Amino acid sequence: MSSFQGQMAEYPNISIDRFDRENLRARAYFLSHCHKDHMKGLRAPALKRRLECSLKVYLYCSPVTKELLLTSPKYRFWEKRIISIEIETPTQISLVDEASGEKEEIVVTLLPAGHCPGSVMFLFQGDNGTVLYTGDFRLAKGEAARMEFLHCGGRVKDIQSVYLDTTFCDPKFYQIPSRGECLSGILELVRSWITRSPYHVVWLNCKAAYGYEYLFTHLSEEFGLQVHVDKLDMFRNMPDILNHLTTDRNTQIHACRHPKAEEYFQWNKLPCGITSKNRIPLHTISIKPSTMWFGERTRKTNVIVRTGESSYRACFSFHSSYSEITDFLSYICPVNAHPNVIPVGTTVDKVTEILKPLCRSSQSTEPKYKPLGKLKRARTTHLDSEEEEEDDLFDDPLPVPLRHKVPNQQTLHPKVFPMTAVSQNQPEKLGQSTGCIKAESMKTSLWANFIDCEESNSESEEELQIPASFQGDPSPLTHHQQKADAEVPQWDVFFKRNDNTTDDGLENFPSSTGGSQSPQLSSDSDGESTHISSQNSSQSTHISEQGSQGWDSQSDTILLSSQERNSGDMTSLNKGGYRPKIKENLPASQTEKNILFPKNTYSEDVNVVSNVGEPTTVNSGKHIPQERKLLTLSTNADSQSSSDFEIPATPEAELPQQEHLQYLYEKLATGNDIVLEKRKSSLLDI
DNA sequence: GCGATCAGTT
DNA sequence: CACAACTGATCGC
Repeated sequence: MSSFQGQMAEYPNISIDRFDRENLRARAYFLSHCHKDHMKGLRAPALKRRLECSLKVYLYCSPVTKELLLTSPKYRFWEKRIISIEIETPTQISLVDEASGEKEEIVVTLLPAGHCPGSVMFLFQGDNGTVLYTGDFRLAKGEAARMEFLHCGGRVKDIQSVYLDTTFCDPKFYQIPSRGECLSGILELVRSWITRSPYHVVWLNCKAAYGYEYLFTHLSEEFGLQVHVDKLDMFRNMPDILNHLTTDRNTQIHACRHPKAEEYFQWNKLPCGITSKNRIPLHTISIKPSTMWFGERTRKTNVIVRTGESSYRACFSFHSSYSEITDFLSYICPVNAHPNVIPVGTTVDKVTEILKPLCRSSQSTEPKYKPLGKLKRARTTHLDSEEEEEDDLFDDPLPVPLRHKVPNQQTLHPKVFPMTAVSQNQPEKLGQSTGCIKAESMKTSLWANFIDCEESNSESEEELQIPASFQGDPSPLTHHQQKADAEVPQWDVFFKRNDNTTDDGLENFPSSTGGSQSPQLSSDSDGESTHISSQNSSQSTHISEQGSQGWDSQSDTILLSSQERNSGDMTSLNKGGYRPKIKENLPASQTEKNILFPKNTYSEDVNVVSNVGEPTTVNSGKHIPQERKLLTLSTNADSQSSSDFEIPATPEAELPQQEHLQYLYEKLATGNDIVLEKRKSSLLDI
């Protein structure tokens, strides 16, 4: 639960995810995602009054978050005051003090956070340095390395501070099975049940919160059955989700809710009230998504646990595990890291102690071996930085580690272009900090071969998790699939499978051995298939022997372990979640994009948004021509693989053109700052 | 009556 | 053992 108070030290004029108290004075608001604990004060009378008085104050968020927020009548009053910003589109915002007229320029870039639909991280760049507010996030290991806008010239940007989701920032949450492992486990449990008869149904006991949608869509896709939910109007403009949901109770997969749902379930009644179909009673199991976690040395990671005759828990996490957090932070390597979450039972100091060693001042000049994990990064001397001027306390002369995870020909990203188009209304300083590539970093970007070695024994657990049947048979399918997926603005582009296995290895579940109506699933990573019936005490022992942690064990029958299930390592490159497709479900291919909107009017580099009410900057969409609306449906063409062991090509990367190289070399030679940004259509609103 | 806060539940 | 919401009690405007 976020305890972030809304303001960042570097940019106190903006407020993020908090809208009460001090935040009532903010010049601009940002919402990372639509969960209640990040919306405190967002519909309070005090803020409502502020909006009425301060007409230049806007709320910025992803298009999906805007859509979800405005679906609720309670937040409808925001309608004219929300500006949605496309993912990975640097956008300039003027922060104007309405009393004094004082103005501050800031550039924000939204990065996909993988937490729930529409969830993003905010990367701010301005006179006080580059800061990253992560909101809540779930990113697999290595994903930071694949985020283009965290980089510049082939290395990680110089980040002053990170405001970090520390929900599971404790070694006891060392590992949480990947999204793909969890999904596969659930898929197979569901399959083993609903294939028995049309009267076998599952109830997904999900909380009332966004974040389960990718589960629903994958289940729906897999079985050709829509998932029954109470409400779906919030997805009315997101066909990739909507198509997998229904309010028709006549389906075998339910995610409906009711205050007395648990009680209903005891009586074989679904939350929506039905108990039978065609007068034939239904057989129901419940699956409760819950976070399960495992220690550093835990090998077995069971993603499904039977908790009763017809009840299961399935591993599911909205947040990154400890190892994912530390991987992320050590990769970013900011000067400061501030925890956004202080879980109960711990303190700010304790969390800060964990974060500190991963920050810059703790890094030494020399490459060093880490006790765990692999060395993916090169380190070299940091030569200068525009952005490290402000705080004496943090004016750390120590070197900045370099991050070379992308192959070197991609370090000069062909998609980045000089930010000339905005230079006229862009303060020099800002342009520098935003654009990012500077002479010194160019030097390092040309640095040829980066270190990418792996410690021999660490993370071998991951290998061990690969089922024997999969080993030595890496399916080449995945890359093709990804390619294909990337062409179309499909829903699963945002939460997609990305490893090289398929579900095929999971299809042979033993079916019922009789007696219990519940599915009998195989356990045991050694391959000795064990049929588990409920309340098997030896299995409970088995759990403690494994040193597993992370679930309560009213009755702990292990059902599926990730070793077996290693099928899809699903990545949450949700690119800000799902992109809503407004009004029509029109595909926007790359070609269409170019035809419809060949060149951005504002800038091909940074979108300029203003809160001073200039009509051109952004906004409510009513002036935006249909073509542009189409573009908001634009594909996430850069979905990518997320294997923990390979760093795939940067999305949309091409070999640099000679002219670009020439430009860079010239700048390098003259010592001028080189400011690069990705060419991108500016579509700020829907 | 509404909202904020807290404790308890799921 | 967590999360994110919900419920109900209490207090204050």
